Amino acid sequence: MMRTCTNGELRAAHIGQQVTLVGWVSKRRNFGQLVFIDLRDRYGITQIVFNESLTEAIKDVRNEYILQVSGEVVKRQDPNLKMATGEIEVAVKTVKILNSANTTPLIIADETDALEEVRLKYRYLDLRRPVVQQKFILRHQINRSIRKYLDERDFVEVETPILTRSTPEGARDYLVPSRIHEGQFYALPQSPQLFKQLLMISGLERYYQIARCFRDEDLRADRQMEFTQVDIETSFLSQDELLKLMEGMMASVMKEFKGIDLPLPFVRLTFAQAMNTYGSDKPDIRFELKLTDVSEIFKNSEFSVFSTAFKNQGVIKALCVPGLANASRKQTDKYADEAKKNGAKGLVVLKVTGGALEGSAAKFFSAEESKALLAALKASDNDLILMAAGQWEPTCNALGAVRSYLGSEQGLYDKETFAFLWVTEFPMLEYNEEDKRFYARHHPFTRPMDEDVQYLDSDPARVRAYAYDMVLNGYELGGGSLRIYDQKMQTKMFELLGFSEEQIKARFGFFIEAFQYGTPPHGGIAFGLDRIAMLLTGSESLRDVIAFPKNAAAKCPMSEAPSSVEESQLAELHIKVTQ
RNA sequence: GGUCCAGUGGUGUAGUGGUUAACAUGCCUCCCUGUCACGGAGGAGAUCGCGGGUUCGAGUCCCGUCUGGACCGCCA
Repeated sequence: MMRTCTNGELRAAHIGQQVTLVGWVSKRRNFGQLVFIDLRDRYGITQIVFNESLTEAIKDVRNEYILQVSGEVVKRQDPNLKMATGEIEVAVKTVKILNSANTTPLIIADETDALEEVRLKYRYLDLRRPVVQQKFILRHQINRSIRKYLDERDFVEVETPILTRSTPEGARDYLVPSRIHEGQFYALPQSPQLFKQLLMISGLERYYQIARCFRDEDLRADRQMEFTQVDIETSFLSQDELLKLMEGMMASVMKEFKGIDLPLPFVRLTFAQAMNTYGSDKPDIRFELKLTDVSEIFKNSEFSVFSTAFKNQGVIKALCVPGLANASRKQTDKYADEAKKNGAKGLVVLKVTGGALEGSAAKFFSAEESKALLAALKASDNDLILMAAGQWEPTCNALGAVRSYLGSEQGLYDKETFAFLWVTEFPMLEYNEEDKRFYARHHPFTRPMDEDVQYLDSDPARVRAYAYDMVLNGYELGGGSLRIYDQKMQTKMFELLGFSEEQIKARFGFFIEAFQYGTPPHGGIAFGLDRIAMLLTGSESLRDVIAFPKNAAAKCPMSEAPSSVEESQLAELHIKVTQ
């Protein structure tokens, strides 16, 4: 037996017991004839003490050496109440050095001074740090908790292929060349979308999978090329039943890991409400600060930015920030930047002083307009008013971005609050000016709302879908939809998206065919497990909850993947690298 | 593809045109029987990412390049 107990479990009650421990040397404190060592394993740290003759045996022992020690659990002369095992120590009788270690490039402790670059290059050492390990243990537990919830409700986990067929639309595919079929490629799944729908046709009724997905797009702090989804699909459930089932899942996760009883059902906002009120389709509702539509007030304004926007079927939106009139020029410039980055042409900044508006745009406002604006916003002295005008969606988004910037700048929310909600009734389609055609906002299998089917031909942009996102604190945790199960509707949808019959057949032939054999009404959702883990562990970046993540340049900092390969490997794959 | 920020001992930083590049931590040697961020004495360790330029003189200014990060585009 390598050990009789771990480094996290010994307490005063164990005093007098003979134990054997193994672990890494976390810290060594040397007093000549007396040496203390903090011995660390996954479970904690136990102080072990070496006296007199034994100190010689460990004179070469340094940090991160692995020791096996046997001895008696004894009461400490000076207990350390900061440690779980702080009441006791182990008086070592025999010691075996199981392995030595070089000096590590980073300090292996909760507080390390290394930057992320170094931490990721030596991730295996970073993962020795208890705080880092804790995140992965929690991630595993979340995983298990989700599995348990779904298992108890009759879901079946099915593994779908990693080597699949490339289907354009959506993100760029990762392609894998086929050795056997010259010039042909598999694609790594962006999601198991088609397979999970096929499993519904198979009659499985309730499927889930903790599925790895791949998208060949540029990375961000909250976006990896390779990520994990909790992928779910069900048959014979209404949208409301499905949402209840899924919010119940998150509620049980929150209860288990945060001890929080989430109010059920979640808040539900339609896409239009979310955009109009919060300027975002994934609003952070931990704080108020709502947008107000003031289009009517300024429709004939002398301020041409506003009146022109109105004339072009746009909107004029305002955000009133109480008490922020003293914001510096630098601050308000930052807000304007934020607005411009998110689709606004500019940001009108006004201050309320003595019941009147101050700011460069104010001189264009009539007395009635100013009065009506103050009334609409319920603005009072020392408030800051931010306004943007233009097409509805970019204008909402721009002010929404300013709103969320203000949220963190002004500390408008409590970091310990978890505000979940559903955003529903997303538009089915999105018009792309460049390509002069509609794209599916969610995906081409999303079912249009019954009451909007009538507009499919006359006004496709107006059609809403049974599509929904679960949102937490401004992050999209997951999204899904009820799917089309009628073959005619599916064909119509493809036509709307501008696919020719040949294209449909070539891309989705097997899928369309499957629809002809009795497709049940079905729908599902996919959650970003990495993102859930990130938010529940209070991490800043997805990289904190992915064991071996890629960096911003899509490289593995540790293994330095991707790499070039042997000519012979390429030849087998019928591939030639140019330049 | 674009914008912005950062590269200085192992690690994290300071250094804003002028001597031998500073500090903390880590590392090495010695001392120490109650530490737990132990303490004390001493020591080693940096071609300041790389290349070019400006200058009497560059870690510092300029240009290029590489690396890392944040964001935009992109991510149905």
